[in-house]
Amino acid sequence: MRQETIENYLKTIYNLSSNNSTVVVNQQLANKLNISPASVTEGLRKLHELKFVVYEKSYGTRLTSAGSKLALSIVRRHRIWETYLAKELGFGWDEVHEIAEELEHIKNDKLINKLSAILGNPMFDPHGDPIPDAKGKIKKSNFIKLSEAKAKGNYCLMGVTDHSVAFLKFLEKHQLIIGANIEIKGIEEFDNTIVLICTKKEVTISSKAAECMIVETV
Amino acid sequence: MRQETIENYLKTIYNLSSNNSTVVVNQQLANKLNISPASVTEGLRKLHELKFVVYEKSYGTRLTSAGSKLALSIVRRHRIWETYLAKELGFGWDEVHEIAEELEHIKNDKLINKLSAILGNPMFDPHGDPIPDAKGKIKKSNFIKLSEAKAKGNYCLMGVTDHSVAFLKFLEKHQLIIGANIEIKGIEEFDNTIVLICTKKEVTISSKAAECMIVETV
DNA sequence: TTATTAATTTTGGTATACCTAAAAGATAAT
DNA sequence: ATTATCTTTTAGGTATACCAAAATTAATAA
Repeated sequence: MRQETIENYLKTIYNLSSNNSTVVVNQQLANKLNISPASVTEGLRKLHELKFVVYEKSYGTRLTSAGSKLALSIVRRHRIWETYLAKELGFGWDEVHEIAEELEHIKNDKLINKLSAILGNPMFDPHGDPIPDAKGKIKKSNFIKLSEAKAKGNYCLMGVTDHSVAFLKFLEKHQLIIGANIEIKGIEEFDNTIVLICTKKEVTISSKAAECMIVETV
Repeated sequence: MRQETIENYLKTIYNLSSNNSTVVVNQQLANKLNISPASVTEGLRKLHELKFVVYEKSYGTRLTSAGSKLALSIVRRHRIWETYLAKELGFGWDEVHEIAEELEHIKNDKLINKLSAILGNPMFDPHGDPIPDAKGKIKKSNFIKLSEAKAKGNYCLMGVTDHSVAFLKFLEKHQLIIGANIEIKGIEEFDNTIVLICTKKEVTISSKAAECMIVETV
């Protein structure tokens, strides 16, 4: 199996199983990898033989420790490159993902560690996603997008993923600064609009805006 | 045909035809690409169909203008990355080639142009090879191989055409870095060995080594 | 010029990574 | 529990990028 193919499968399995439950089903993989379910079956059988996954027919798949290790190193490369492209090379956050999809397959640890060092060995990328260290260790965070918040309650604004003037002005207007305390009052089921209280005033946040706000549960 | 395959063929054809004559023969390609002559025949037939090369059976191959354009852009990417790795990321010039072999296939012009700008749009890479600009233009020079030098006198080392670790280490040992001043003391008629002075020390250069050193008369 | 050698091409074949359509298996709804 | 539905697997097939061995073509030497 080609290295790039292996890496794309493992990375995708990792991403799907960390967000959701532990086991990944074929259809999810087929969607994310943009290939047919039949091809997924075939690919998983091979990855099972290579001992990167435990694939149980008609049930689901999870990573072995070898698979997990490789997946983590791809995730590290991807997030380090995204951060480097954005912070050091001046790319916008909307541009970095696509380029990092290619760069993540360059296999040279010294290179990634060098980039990481230049960035100050960050543990999170500005999406709030954790960057595994050189040994694959991840700092657990409870950062989420505001749009992913399911419960009412208190949160703290930790970052934004959109740096447009329009968006920043909107935040400023409502005193939504980094570190601000946010209390979710309600989430509109119909369009996921969020009503919250910030510095005693009520603010309505569209789902689009909520997508761009990183918060921490407090 | 996969993009990476196309790029590797065209880059190799470009490198072989610029060093030597205009037409490239299959065996040279088979060697450089580490594939069998039979595969080269097949590959060239496809590249001909794609109009990247003019391939004349049992005679030889040359790039079309489309092929040349693509080749030049790969060469640009390769040399920009080499320069960036060496100058900005602190890699040794014996390390950069291998990494650039992978990085050269990342297709994002904005990225390459950004790196180039950071480097001050250099016209030569750390090996002394010219870097095509964004439009594919190369700075022409009056560089010659050291082995072609006929007279005693002063020269400046501008590049090398062999990127093996062994050769680069040899150069380093004698402080033969790009830009170094070289004074030819004598050329042995029998075997074309060259004796020269570099940073006040006498160094003997075999004709094989001299073949790989690009110098400029000063 | 003819024989010898070397390079190239053809032929027939492999492995990878996909596919579609049909069959089998699991899940949910009544 | 049984159908209807949705998911997964199997079966059979394609295109790419390689290969070795045989056949052909070109170059060289006698």
